[in-house]
Amino acid sequence: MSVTLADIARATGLSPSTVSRALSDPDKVNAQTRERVRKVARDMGYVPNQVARSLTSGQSDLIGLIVPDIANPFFPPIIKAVQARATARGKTVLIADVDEHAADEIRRAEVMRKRVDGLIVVSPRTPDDRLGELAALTPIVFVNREVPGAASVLVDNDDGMFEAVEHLAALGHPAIGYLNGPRRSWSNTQRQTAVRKACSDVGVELVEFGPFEPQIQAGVRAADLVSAANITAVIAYDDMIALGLMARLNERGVKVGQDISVIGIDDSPMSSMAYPTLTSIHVPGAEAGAAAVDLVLDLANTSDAAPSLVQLETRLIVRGSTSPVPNPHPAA
Amino acid sequence: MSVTLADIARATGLSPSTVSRALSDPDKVNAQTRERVRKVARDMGYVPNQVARSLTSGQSDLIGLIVPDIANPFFPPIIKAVQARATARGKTVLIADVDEHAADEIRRAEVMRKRVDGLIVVSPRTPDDRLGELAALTPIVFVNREVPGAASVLVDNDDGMFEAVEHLAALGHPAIGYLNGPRRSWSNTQRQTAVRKACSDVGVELVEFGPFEPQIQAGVRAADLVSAANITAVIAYDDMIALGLMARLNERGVKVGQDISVIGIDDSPMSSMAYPTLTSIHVPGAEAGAAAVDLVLDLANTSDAAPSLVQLETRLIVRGSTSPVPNPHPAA
DNA sequence: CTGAAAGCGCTTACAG
DNA sequence: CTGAAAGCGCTTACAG
Repeated sequence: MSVTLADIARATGLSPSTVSRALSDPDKVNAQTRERVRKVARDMGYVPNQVARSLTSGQSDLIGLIVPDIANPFFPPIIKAVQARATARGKTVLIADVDEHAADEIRRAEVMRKRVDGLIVVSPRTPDDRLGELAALTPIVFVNREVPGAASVLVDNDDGMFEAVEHLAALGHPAIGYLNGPRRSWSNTQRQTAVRKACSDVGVELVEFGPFEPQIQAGVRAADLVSAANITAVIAYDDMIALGLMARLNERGVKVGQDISVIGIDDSPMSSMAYPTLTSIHVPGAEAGAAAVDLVLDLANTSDAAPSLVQLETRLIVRGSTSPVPNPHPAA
Repeated sequence: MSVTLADIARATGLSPSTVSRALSDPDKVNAQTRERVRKVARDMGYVPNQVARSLTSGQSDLIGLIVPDIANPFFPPIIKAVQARATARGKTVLIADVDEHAADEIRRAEVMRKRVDGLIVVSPRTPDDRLGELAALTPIVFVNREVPGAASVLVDNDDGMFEAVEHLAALGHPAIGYLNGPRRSWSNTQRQTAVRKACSDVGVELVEFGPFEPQIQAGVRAADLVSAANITAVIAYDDMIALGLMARLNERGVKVGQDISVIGIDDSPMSSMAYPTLTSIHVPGAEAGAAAVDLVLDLANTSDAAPSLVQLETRLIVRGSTSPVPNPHPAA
């Protein structure tokens, strides 16, 4: 149906080899021949068959990207950054959303692996004991999860978390609630460790809640627990939970940013759109995505490259949801 | 490097043909042979090379999905639905985010076309006069845009828009502002036509603003225009604009849901999380995505299928951002 | 600089 | 039911 190399060879009276070279390895061909071939190719509407090209070259020009949930606003910026960088480097991105299902991750990755040059897995849900299976699918880069011996782009929660705790302490809050993320989440372990350390360093009491799923509904549920506990400042595992928390508190007549201070994590686009605007720890998702593309392509190109590790920093973005502790203790 | 059909043939002492059939066309092979082959394949960790398979079969088991902007919360539910339906039908989804750039759409579609079995383009930004180029890339299905002679999944804005206008009129608003979407947007033309008709049918005055990009920032800008115009009720082209509008009004001390009523379109997940919660016209994105997959696969399987058209309905979801017109005219 | 040939890993008529 | 052969569309050493 569509125009092939052979068609162009026939039309120009050249061999398929020459046509191929004229199109994809221009230096190896006489300039005039090259231009003639290119003109005919254009006129005939030739589009190279990537599938055939992949079969011979062993390269697909595809990068696989696996994310837990596109609908979580933390991920779109990462996806966009990955796409932008990949496009700039001549690659196309194959995305899989695994809907937070750990079990799907390895399966999707294995299927993808066969048709992509490299894999990027963001915030993998795969349990520790099976992570090796994923890591074996090289070239692979993990974002937001440290995997021994594998390349990864990591986000250091410590700085941002310390700033958050310091901020709340400076506002006079005697105790801070932390809403844990999913039980077996690697990110939550990091954040939990960071908040514990920060609270003990700064000298404020820490009260933990959860685990909660990174979803608005979980935040709604958290709100009632927090209210009952008489806490004046809360740090949530992520913005989604923080947003749900705020929505429910608003609904119950508790004024966020006055009666209670709330801090999210991710600094997703929604945090500046909530009411009040949400103080949040900025996680450099876009940078992480771009870095991951570079890492995975390096891995794909140089077989001997040692898997490297990129560390990115977090920092607190103060907005309207945090304020000095209310003098009269809130009625809860 | 990895295990191929030939390796299994060697290991079992069978021919590649038989191994191939045992794996992908089981009925054509002796039951015992089949089981033996499958066991060996499993033991050797065989994963079929999809690229090679595509080259012979002409099928890629890939569906291409082109969306204007993943970060716009209207799209993730569509993407998830497309992925879910595609997976259920044995296909994988290749996603491209064109960042609202009309120019990229055709280019990306052409590149994708070569490696997918069919294309789904959501809310195409391509201008009318070049839409034919896109439509020629069959099998292709358009979501949210009517393309003569091409298959599409359309959303009927009329019902939802009528309900919105009726709702505002019933609340006593004498005039309604409409914030137009992008100038050359097909969806905006539909929505603009629908709101004009509804206002004239219901008998309320219509004041138009814009065009605005479907982005929060544009809504922020719109807020000041709306305030200056002394309007008590606004329908925005989409939720993003409505959300930006509300954020800015809140900031200026105008109470949304009291001083002014706001209605968005899309009923994206964020609309129930905003403060106040956003009354919005529900657009069935997930249904549209699933329907698009079915259409495109039908088209791919039966060459003679006439391009069909699926129509979906919209309806108003009332939340906290709309209320009776304030008695004392707001100071603006 | 150009061409003939082999091959990438699989599928699928065609024989037997 | 099984095998030998050809072919999908391209690339790439190997000759010339």
